[in-house]
Amino acid sequence: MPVSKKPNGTIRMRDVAERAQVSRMTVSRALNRPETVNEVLRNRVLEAVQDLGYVHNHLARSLSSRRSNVIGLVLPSLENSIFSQTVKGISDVLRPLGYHLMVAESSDDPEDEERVIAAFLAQRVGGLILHSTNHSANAVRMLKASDTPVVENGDFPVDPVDMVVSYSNRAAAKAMTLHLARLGYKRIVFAGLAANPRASQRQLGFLDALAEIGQKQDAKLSVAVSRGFGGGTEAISFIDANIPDADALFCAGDVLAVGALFECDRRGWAVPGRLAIASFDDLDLMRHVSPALTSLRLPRYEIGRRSAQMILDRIEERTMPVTTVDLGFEIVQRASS
Amino acid sequence: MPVSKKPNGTIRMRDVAERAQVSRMTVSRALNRPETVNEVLRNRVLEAVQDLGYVHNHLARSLSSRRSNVIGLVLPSLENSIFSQTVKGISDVLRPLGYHLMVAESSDDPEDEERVIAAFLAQRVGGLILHSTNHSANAVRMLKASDTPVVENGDFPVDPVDMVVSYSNRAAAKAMTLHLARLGYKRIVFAGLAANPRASQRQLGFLDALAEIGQKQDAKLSVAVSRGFGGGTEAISFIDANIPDADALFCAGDVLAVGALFECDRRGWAVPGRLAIASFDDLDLMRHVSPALTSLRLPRYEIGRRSAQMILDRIEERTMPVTTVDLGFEIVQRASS
DNA sequence: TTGTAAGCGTTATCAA
DNA sequence: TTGATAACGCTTACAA
Repeated sequence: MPVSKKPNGTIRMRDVAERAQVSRMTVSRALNRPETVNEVLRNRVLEAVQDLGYVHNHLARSLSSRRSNVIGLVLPSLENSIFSQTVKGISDVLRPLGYHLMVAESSDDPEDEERVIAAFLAQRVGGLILHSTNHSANAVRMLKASDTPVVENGDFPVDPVDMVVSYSNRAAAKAMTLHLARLGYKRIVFAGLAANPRASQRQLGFLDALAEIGQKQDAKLSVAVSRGFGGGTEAISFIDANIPDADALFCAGDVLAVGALFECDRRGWAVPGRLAIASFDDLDLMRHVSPALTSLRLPRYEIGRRSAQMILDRIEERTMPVTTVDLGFEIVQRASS
Repeated sequence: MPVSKKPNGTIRMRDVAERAQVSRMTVSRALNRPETVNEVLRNRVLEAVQDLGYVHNHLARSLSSRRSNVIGLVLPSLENSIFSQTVKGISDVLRPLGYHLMVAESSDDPEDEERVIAAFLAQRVGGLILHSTNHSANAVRMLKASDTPVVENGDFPVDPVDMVVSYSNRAAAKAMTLHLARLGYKRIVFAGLAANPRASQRQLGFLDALAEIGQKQDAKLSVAVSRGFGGGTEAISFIDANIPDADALFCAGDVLAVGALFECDRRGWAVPGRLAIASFDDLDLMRHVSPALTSLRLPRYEIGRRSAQMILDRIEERTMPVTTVDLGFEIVQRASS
């Protein structure tokens, strides 16, 4: 069968219909719900699609059908590999059902996030997954007005936009702090990123734990540091200068903990002899440094799966789903504590 | 001004037009090219947009105008943070001009990539950036037929689809190998990921260098390892078992090199005393491990910038741009070699 | 500078 | 099971 390519202009459904000698609707049906079309015609259509190299126009389809097979995901940052499991969880649910994932970045800034959300809504995505729980008022208004299914991920918001799938940063941080206390550490220091809403919740959890074990909530036991490995260095310097009797450091961030470990190495501080270290997220790296780092394992993959599932349930009106899911966390005890 | 929200149904441009007492076209113009509309009317329109909470429908806009402000980016994986700089470079160019970036993942598998490309084309994106240079025949056909501007990134393809912005994996690997040779290392081992097209090019560069310094191209000096830190461990085991007299290891992957370094640490091998290590990509981590790792710095950010710029130039028909840009690379010598 | 009319390429709806 | 027709919400092209 000779393949004749149209020299200019895109191939439209109408062209396929002509070639297959059927109506446009038959082509549309053969593409969207093949089982509703007679086999003979269906094959004729599919052949014409091949011959012409036709690419379905989802713009027109979505406009006309008022539904979209694109789901948007807004991540604080693409720098951090902690989200890759979540992305995988989402994709694994979406792909078999013919949906597609598009990712954008908010830089953890509500204004940037608003822009990104606006773009997704303008694109009329079928659903939105936000790995963040504090949004600009405007963003919330747009989301609610749009009637788009939304799942929030990074924590449990006080006032959810719609659905939520997460673990509790506060509860997790509290649990890890209690774990360290149980191991016998007496003077635990908390280090978190400055101006990060999730880090703040983690600090609250840290304070909760101190209260529970009857230790006075000394504000001096918390330090805000910068992003990246350097933040870990800062944490160690802080301890050296201000809390020399500290015997454990709980870093509310994976990279921070590794940075701290490197700095201890440089200073010749034994870990955990001189200082125990625990971290908040169980990156692959945590297992490989030495000593391996004690850390909190979060259900990143499952968060992705459930989020995607809940969005799809809503889109396909299967259920009026539960709106908040707590997926918990797990403490992984290793050599560093 | 009381804000009355439509109880059901989305707000359309027509609703805004009614409220502002102008035609739809005036609304359209006020939104797309504000300078072409009288200030009074423009403000009336913008106010109506606010009051109603109108969100522009880009689906309809793109369908009608036959252009899109969405640019697609296909990455081999989101796990690896090496691409974050590229994403930033692209965003920095796109955002000020009102374009948006959507990211999808190919898993370095041509079939997955084809699916993702098909989805982007169906979505009628304005341009596509592919961080990969080997695509399925079908994908190439679709891309060419679509007339969408395309930039390929990860290497220099033998037969480019369209535009290319990259560095040469082969040249970079050759340069690093020569650098190690110049430092006096006599028996250099190369470790790369199995079944990775970029790793293969890097191996060719390694062999080029051996040839140039008159060393015989011993196939036994190359080893294919698995992804992740474990790959580095495998490389060291390989050396221990097969090339005990090796004095340098060149890892064609950032994480690999760190894994190798950790393994040396475990075995008590001095780096670079017993074995020098060099790596292919200059992640932040490279500076922070000890000893800090010698590595190749690649122009990741600039690759993003140029790619985006070339796409936009093509879209806005500013130029018939150069189609291939070589952005080079840089060797960063540190303590590990 | 503003408005009118005719698409953009698909699908919902209803009829055959 | 298939087809005709009228949207979907916007912009292009042209007229006023």
